[in-house]
Amino acid sequence: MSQARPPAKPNEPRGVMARYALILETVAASSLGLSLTEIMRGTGLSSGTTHRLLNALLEVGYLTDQGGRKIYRIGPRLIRLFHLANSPTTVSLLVQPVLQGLVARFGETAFVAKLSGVQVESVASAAPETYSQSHVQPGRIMPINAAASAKAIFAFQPEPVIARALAAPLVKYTERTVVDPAKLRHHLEEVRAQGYAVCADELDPGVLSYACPIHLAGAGVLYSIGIVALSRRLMAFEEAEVIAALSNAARLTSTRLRGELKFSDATEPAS
Amino acid sequence: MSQARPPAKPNEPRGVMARYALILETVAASSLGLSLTEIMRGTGLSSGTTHRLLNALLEVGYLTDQGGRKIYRIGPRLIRLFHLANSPTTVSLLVQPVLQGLVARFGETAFVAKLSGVQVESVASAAPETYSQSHVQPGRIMPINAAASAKAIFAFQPEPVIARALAAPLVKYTERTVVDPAKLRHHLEEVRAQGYAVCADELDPGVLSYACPIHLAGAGVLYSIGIVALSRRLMAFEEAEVIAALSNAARLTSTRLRGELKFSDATEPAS
DNA sequence: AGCAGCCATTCCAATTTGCGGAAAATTATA
DNA sequence: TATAATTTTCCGCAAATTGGAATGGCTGCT
Repeated sequence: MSQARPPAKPNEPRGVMARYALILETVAASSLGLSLTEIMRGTGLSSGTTHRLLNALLEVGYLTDQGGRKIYRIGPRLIRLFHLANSPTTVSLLVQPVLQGLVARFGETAFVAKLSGVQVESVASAAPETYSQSHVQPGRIMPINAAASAKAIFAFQPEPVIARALAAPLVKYTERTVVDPAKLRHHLEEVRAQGYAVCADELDPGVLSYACPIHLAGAGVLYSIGIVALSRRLMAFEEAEVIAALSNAARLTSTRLRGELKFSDATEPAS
Repeated sequence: MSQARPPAKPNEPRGVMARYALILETVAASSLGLSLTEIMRGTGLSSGTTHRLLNALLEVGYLTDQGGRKIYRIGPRLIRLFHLANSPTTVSLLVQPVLQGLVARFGETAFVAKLSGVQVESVASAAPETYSQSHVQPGRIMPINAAASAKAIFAFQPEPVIARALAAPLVKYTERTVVDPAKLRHHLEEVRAQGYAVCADELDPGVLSYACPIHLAGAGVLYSIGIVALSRRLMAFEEAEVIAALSNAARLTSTRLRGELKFSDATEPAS
């Protein structure tokens, strides 16, 4: 009386992944989330199978349980994937206004950097018109050990990511560049504690930069927003003032980016 | 000499889905695509397993083969998923300028609609200042049988999607509303052939609307862009002129949205 | 309260699929 | 052409998958 596998229709897309994909699409299509039964009907899978697959997706983080209700939505891990696969273009369009606000206020170059694999690269920047070219062209790789923008991001990455980033040898750009992995790790912890990063003369002598992480609800930190300038110019402002502005800009940007995906705020299933 | 499953480490993320997720993230993190070996190293999976999983992802469409080369990238199906899960907010921000261009030119309400499950809903709109409120507030559901925007989208959907959309009975909003499923299907084919949709007096009497589909490379049609207005006002313009403008706006929007994801243009492995 | 109906979860055993090392085939490199 | 690197196939066995049925839980109706 038990049930073996179905006759395996020759034409249908077979494989487990096909079923997962089916479920994901069904869930993504609904704005308000779906119950198990709805998913089961929408996909044509049996209740047992649906239940198991759903739980697998939940465990992996591709779906969210929405607190304990039996309503499933797209989960944080998928959102992270989306952002990872996201090209600079969108972000660039979305953050331009924010960057320009910073430029208007401080008269220096402002930019957004993004985690891309084990590197951080600049994805959008705005410079005051008085400068012919900014220090930070989009696409530039920001080293983990010498750029505030990179530090602000890596400080909030899970251990394995940091480990892989530190696998490559650290370049000593200036006298003040930190090249000792242990020291750098310690420094990153400070950054995480403070909530922002500072780099003075670590990448280029005489250049000062600040950066704040952009926290994406559900997806952790994948971006940072920062300001670079010659030290003597930027020092005209209080550090606290700059940080406050950046922090505010980060929050604003987060909102704009967050809008990209509909999902519920839930990093962990509240224990 | 054969190989059974590994001892099943208790703590590690288990399940097949976890491996798929691992691979997807690894691939997404790279901008230029990864080879099997690179993925195998990045994930720590065996070559055989990697090969099999990779092919499964390829078959499902979550990864792309990039035309025969052994370089894997994020595939069209995932991109479609991203767009499906995408909330109106981003799109809204991205398309505002385009919509405002249309409004400036025609002096009427312009809007973007999006496929959401089996419905089409307006996600962004711009109206001339002279109107206190537009006809098409974001969030409004556009019926498949009476809105140009919906027709422009459904005309390019695969059969099953259309079938599900037609499962619900069609409402007769006005005398001219089409409620016969067969007729509607035929009409949709015309729309597909023409490349745009028109609705005159089908939703509200005296109201005329045009819409063009927005083709997303690799993800088909998920959005449309359109114009609505009182017939007598909109008729001041040649149909061809309006369509040309909309078609252009659609192409522009496509570029802006396409920028959202880095991937290679490949709907089908060219036969 | 009693009951019906819907929904989520657990159970089951037959069966498929997944596993990874090694070897073969293919492709790139010297 | 020789050689190295990479991709693909092979294999037997263990584990995961499957769908119906059975169980448990909850809600709403009488």
